[in-house]
Amino acid sequence: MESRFFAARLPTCAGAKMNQDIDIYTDLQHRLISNGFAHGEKLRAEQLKHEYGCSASTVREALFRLSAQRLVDFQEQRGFRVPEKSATLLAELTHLRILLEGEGTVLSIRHGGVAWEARLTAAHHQLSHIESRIHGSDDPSQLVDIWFQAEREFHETLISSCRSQTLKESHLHVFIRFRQQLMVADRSFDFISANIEQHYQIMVAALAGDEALTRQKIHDHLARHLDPANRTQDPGFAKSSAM
Amino acid sequence: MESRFFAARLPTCAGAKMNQDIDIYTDLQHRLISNGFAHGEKLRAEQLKHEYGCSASTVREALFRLSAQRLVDFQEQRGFRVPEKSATLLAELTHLRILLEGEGTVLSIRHGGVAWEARLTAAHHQLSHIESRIHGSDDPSQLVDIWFQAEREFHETLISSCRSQTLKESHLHVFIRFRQQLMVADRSFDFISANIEQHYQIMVAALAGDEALTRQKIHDHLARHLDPANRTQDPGFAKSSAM
DNA sequence: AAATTTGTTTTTTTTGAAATTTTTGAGATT
DNA sequence: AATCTCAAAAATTTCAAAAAAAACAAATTT
Repeated sequence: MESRFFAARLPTCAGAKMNQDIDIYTDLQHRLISNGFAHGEKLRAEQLKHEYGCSASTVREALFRLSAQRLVDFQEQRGFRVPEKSATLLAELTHLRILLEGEGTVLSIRHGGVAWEARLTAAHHQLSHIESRIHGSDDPSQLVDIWFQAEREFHETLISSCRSQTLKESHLHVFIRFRQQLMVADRSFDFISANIEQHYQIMVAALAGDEALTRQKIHDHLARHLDPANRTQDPGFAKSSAM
Repeated sequence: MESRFFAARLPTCAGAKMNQDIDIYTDLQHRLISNGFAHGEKLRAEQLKHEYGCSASTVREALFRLSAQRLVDFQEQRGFRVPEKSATLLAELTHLRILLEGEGTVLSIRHGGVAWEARLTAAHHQLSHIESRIHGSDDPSQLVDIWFQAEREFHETLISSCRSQTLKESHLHVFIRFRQQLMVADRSFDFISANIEQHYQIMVAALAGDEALTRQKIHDHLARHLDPANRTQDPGFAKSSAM
């Protein structure tokens, strides 16, 4: 009965008894931002309950929480779905990331002190290490998850000393949806070479305490996702006045 | 059985059969931002089910959705609560409002055109009308709900032409939590005189297309909530570079 | 053939009650 | 008096099945 808990997904925990509520929620969230489901896929509680060895209501509850974060679409009387991919949505999320991450980083520059600089250096070092490995690898597919984690850690560290829990939460929320939009696209790592340089420049600007330059570098780093003409429409996105 | 649906709260609908799911969620949300519950109050599904004439699970589901919006605090194994009042949280939400509303308004200035200007004028006219009535009234308590609605409409109109659904959603999310924090405090309307002037100045700056001034006026309008030394701590909030 | 109605199947929602967990508080121990 | 233990009470979570709604297919009508 409990032998099928996460058996396929989290082999190290297989068979272990754990708090289902947290784990279903966390596991679904992870799958939703790392290619565990296809965009647009229907999420049926009746089906998922078998994978998690619990009742449909418990899954339903987790899906509701995820839908309030917009990681799952919910429609009254017609259930749950993974959101579709959308160039427009990605551009909007990118715009918000630039705004929130820029603001948070500037505040961290002002309030973070040496401890923050040390953490930023450390996070960059880790990320840099992984990005180099990806750069030199023929098949980086094994490294995707590790890279996601390190990238997230770097960007979270940037804003970590902003002294606003709410800003951090909003940023995380946007970051995760951004990641969900990219979960298919970003796996080939053509961009990795430019990325290494961009992360470095963000760090340098931040450590130098240059607020305007830091915002600029964050913008440059994310700019390629801003333009829905990344294959689609309407390039008419206004630059934030912060630039 | 259905005679107690919202009987006390929404008299115009009393007795009418309606979609419970939407209505429970909507009604709870409304109560949560308009003094329908005390800060810190426990929200028991078993109790609320009587008020809404449905089962506890249905209430629970609505509470879960509200908790994901942070309008309700949820803790594993110990249920739901209305969030406490917190000067720090209010300051953080204010900071985010300034950031998002400033950005959205500037984008609206760029993209909105005459139609937006017309809507903004209209929204301001309505708000202005209500604020004048409040200003001249001895007991403005009847007007609280109407004012909330008109104020929200004005601020939503400001950003309505920003061309980012996501920015609007994020702003609404912050706006509602901000309102929840103020649901007790704002009912005496000492500030109404200053408010009338501030709303006017925001509109004038926006219609003039002066982006920097508009941001400044939005900041000034909200500034009184920024300082946790609004009776409490840490005045060290950095001004957004956008100012 | 297109559109509408009818009946069947599947999916989603709601429910009430069982199982689990936390809280409470009376009595025992330090 | 303060702390600890443990059983009773209260609250929360989980569940399987009933009810409601939507989706689908077949038959009928326009």
